[in-house]
Amino acid sequence: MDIDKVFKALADPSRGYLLDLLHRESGQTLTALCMHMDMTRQAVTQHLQQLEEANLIAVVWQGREKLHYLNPVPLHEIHARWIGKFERDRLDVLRNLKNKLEGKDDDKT
Amino acid sequence: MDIDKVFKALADPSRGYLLDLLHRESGQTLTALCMHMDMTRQAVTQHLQQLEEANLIAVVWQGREKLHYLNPVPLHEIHARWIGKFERDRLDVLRNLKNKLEGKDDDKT
DNA sequence: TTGACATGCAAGTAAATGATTGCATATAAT
DNA sequence: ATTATATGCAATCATTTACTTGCATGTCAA
Repeated sequence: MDIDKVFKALADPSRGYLLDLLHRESGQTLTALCMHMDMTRQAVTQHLQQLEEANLIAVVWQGREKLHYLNPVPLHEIHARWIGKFERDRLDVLRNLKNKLEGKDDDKT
Repeated sequence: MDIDKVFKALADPSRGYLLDLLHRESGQTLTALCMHMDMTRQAVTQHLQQLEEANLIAVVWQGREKLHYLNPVPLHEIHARWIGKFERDRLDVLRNLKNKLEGKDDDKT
């Protein structure tokens, strides 16, 4: 999975809002989502395509309607690859910073 | 905290790499970081500024040297605001999708 | 089968972004 | 003091990005 694509997809407020909309109600059609967005349908389509490419949403066609579903898996990946990794060292980093600021050595206190 | 700023900061691979560098070794100077980056010092500076504005790194001046430290707190925020939120519904969403795909009602099986 | 509805495709535009170059400033070393 | 080092500031440029507009296609309903 391309984690950068996921971050890029999440970087735009409109796309974040689309995810929020889908979180509130799963399986919404394109036009349903458009009603909450202050832009043209095509703009929304393009945002949704990016979200889809980042694997953040899944699309199901039902006749002429396009239903959108949230996929929480990539966010789980972010947690695994970034947040967990950095948080594990959280206290260490902060202590390290504190010591440096105080001009001390790392003395594990 | 502006969560969009954090995502935007994380969206660029160069900035992600800078965070990785700081994760490996905390407190590196600007020029130390530059040595690993295939771009001018000024470009790196600008990336670091964005990371700083997103509160993902903290900067400490030591004489003429600028030391950079990782701040894991915003990533923690992401976890709290996004990942936890979506993951909580993970199984529900997937079941919902599965049922829709099979043309069933939600029957809680 | 005709009209309305749901969506796609593609070209064009304005603004944001990543990166560069050139010059300025402050700290350290000799 | 003078020189080298570490960094900042600002203008510029190319690319990407978010959006728009216009037209095309496919599906449902009367």
